[in-house]
Amino acid sequence: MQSQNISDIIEKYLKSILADSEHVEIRRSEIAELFNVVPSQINYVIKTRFTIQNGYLVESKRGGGGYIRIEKVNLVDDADVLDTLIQVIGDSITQRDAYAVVQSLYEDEVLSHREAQLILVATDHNTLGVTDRDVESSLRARIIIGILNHLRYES
Amino acid sequence: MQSQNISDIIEKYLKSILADSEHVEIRRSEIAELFNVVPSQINYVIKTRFTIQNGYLVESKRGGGGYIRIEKVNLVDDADVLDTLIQVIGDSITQRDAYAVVQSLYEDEVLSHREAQLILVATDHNTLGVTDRDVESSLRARIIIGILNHLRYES
DNA sequence: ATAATAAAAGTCAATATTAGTCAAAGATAA
DNA sequence: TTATCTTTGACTAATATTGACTTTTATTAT
Repeated sequence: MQSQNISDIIEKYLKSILADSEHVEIRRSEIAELFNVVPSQINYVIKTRFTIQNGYLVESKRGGGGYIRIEKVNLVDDADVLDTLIQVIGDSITQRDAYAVVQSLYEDEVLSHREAQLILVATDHNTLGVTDRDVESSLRARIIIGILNHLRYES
Repeated sequence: MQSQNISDIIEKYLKSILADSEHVEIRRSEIAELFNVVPSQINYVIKTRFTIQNGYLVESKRGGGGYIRIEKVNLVDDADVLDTLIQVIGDSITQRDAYAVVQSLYEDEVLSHREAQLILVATDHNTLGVTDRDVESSLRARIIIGILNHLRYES
């Protein structure tokens, strides 16, 4: 029932590999062929689901023997994770990216499950209930950055 | 005999599925077609009959492979306390009163110390950064109510 | 070495496929 | 009668899919 679209299925496939190994290295055309999609759809999947907000680093090379390599990074290992995240967020963040950020913090055990849920509820589109998209996004950024700053201060 | 408008019938249909499984996942257009109504009527049914107050969580996704998913959740023991708080807050709350609410939830062990702090940061005057006091207070009310509603059930 | 060719991946915009919003019109109940 | 609830549909927004074109890198031929 769940995951009716191919992008979700490709995402799961890549993440299932990442569950075992530190990184996954693919040939774009092979994966595209495996799932019967055009090659550029692989870029779409990566761009929407393997961002730094999601805790992934991506590197690639073109030409003969080219590849795309996806690596799961642990934000906590980095001393100034929170600073990095704050920079990435800037003064505006979509609900989707906010979800990715909070999810990453949960995976890195910076936040408990409940804390993560509370933050997502607090920054949810329906919760905020403002009509203007830009206002909503900047408000969401302020709340998340406020919390991140608090977390830094705390530790 | 109760009137059986289409919205009621669709409601019963969805709830009959939820009687067996934990959740139901639909394609909006399919259900609309099944009952011969316009798609947006499904939104109406959900909005009026599957609210969080009634113990339902709804999530959805647009685009290819999109869906609407309804989940029945278990209410916690203090749900009625939370309901009362939600009523009292209404559509506006000052930072001072918000502090009192959060403080009492902490004392009642509904919230951990860290969770309480997160909520206070999220609803802080400086965090929200809106100039208009009324806007600030109603925003704070929305955030806290959103969180209280989340606390009503166990995920 | 250099130039031409091949073999990758990247970009971007058009199109397709969903769901969401909102307000007007219609129906029903108090 | 009047207020509330239901139904409808036009418009909006989000997400996914596709393909033409570009860029980068490696390999081969001269």
